Amino acid sequence: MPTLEDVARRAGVSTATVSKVLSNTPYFSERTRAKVLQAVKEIGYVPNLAARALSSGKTQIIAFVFPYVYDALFADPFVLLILEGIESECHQRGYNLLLSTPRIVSGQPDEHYLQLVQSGYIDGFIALDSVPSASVVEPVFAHGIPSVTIGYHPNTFFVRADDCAGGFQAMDHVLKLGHRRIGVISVNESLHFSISQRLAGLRAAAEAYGLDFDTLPMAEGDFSTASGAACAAELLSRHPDLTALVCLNDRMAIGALQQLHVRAIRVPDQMTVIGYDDIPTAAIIVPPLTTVNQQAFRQGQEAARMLLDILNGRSPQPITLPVELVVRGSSAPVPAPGLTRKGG
Amino acid sequence: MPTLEDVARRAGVSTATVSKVLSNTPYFSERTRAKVLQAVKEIGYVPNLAARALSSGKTQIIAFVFPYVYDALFADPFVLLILEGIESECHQRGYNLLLSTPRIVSGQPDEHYLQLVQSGYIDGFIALDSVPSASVVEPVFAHGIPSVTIGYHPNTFFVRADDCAGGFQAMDHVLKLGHRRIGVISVNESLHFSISQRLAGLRAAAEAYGLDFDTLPMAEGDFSTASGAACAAELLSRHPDLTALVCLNDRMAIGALQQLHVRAIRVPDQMTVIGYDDIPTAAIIVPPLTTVNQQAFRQGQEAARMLLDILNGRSPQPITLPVELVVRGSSAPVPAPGLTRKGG
DNA sequence: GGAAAAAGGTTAAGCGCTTAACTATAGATT
DNA sequence: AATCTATAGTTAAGCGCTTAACCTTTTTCC
Repeated sequence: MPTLEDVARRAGVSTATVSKVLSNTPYFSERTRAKVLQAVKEIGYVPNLAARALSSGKTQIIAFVFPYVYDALFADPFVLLILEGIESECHQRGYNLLLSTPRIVSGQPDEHYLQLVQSGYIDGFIALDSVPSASVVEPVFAHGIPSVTIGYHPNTFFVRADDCAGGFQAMDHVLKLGHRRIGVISVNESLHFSISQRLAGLRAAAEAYGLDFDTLPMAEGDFSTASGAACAAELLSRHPDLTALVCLNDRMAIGALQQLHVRAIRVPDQMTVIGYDDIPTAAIIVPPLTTVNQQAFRQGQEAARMLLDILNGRSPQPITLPVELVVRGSSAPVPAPGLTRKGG
Repeated sequence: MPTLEDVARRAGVSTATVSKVLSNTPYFSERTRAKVLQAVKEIGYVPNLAARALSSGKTQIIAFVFPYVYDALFADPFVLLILEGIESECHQRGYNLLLSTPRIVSGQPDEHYLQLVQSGYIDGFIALDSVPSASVVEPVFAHGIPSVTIGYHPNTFFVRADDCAGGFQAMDHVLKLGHRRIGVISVNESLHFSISQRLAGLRAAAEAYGLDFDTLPMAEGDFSTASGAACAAELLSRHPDLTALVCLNDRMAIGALQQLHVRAIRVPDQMTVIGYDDIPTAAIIVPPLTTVNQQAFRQGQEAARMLLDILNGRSPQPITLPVELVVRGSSAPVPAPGLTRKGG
């Protein structure tokens, strides 16, 4: 591999000149600049990034990290969309993207990750950090390394979706359709910070309609499709008169749909089902799922922008992105009183 | 950040000693080893990876790359599973994982990617490389950098799923169920190398049953759900007597299911539908999709193992992984002759 | 016309680590 | 006793790049 020195020799200048020309420093004649660039082209010189990193202290690598916990985050299309948003931004700005999925051991990210944080290899971190039991951004923050959090663990810079508004919109939609016997498929609040936000939104909407939220039947799943089906089964046997199920993520909503199909309860005629996330599958299943889109791609993109801004010395503002209810085929007005379940 | 020298000073030894102790070189007394490790712990030393990389020529970073083409690979759960497989192996062996998605400009991966390849930043590449129009592994291979290809672009080391066997199994299953009026939803062979393999498998199975493959109705989509629906519509209007649709990926199969739902054609009673890939959605839709599982996680895992073996001086063998037909609810024996579509 | 400022470039000192080459001592071998 | 070898460490030369400090020539300005 040719080095800076080879280029310098060929162009008949010093290595400093080559280095500065390549990084576009002013005060060089057109002639010199051309000579250098010519030499670079001729010998096919490409800078050695490790050397550049050691010397300049900047690696041009940022990391996207999320803890390896619960029902594999990897299985979550939501994460993929965020990743895509980050990638698109990095690609545009010439940054490289490293992926790390620290395992959590005794409440701490694993050793290898902690080393990575301090290794100087990473200019900045974007962390998907909403699992209350452990923070992956905390060690980064503690070492003063630039970081942006997507989620609710404390950080100066963050990107969040407005989960409270999302919860509100979902519940409001259901109430507007006339439903009052509403089951909620939630997740234990200890699993994800956003859950309490979404629940707060549901509650606010219910109260706006004079409905006591605490009287609504609720079951707790774990985000997975299977748990959604189980929760639906549980709610339906305890409360056969429900006309709507509000689920705090799409995969559980899809599980609920399965369970309803098994029980031959038609959606949306006999039961309205609402999801949350708007994963790609939501649009292509039958019936297509009414859900809350939280702009995952945009979350990733904004987080990357924010981080790169920080790296370039700016001081961006944290962002809370709006969400949007996407009404599809799984929600409908409450069935007419005459329409009983069996007869439907 | 503390450096090797700080550790050396504190432990009262030379930097060489510290370096060698940390990399577990023999010929050091227990006493020295302990002193060094003690000092490391006391001052919280973590090696600077850029320096290590520059000096040793090894960065401990491998890259997973795939071209940014057609119906966003990012949207493909298959890719995600591969990524997960790679990550799990990297994590175990202490490697870091970089993600790169080169854009293809005039038949070549973009400049930034080509620089990355030659930058010395990446110890080895795993490429998802099956798009005939451009190879992302070719420049890597050309520069003599260790690489493993998942797919069909030429490489000394590769991991492949047995697409031909997969095609065979899918078609064989349909034929065994008694179907003979079979529509094929394919993709233009110029979009992906695996397509011709799968088609060859279909053909072989058809011929084993004495069926002329070329007489079967076929439509070409582009892997997307929407295109699957369009292809199904086209095939059904041209050939209303079809009893089975074999689709060369799951998303198109799901599109076909949608279209059948719209036309009130019941699956599997009136129509058998087969997919390919076994993406997570395949298992949770109604009806659950019969499809070919190609072990995406394992492909990623084996590719990573292979690459790390190469980096450690071994010479692994290329692998073609077996595939497995997963029979679910979307396939059934050909309807009895009396059972017409309308009456079904 | 002379001083200051700008333009165009070079020298050389690192960045923090690895490793080849070397020194020195203790025990084993002949 | 002399030689060899294994053990236990040190010295110092890079790896390829950036950049502060410095030098020289040209331009600008009063």
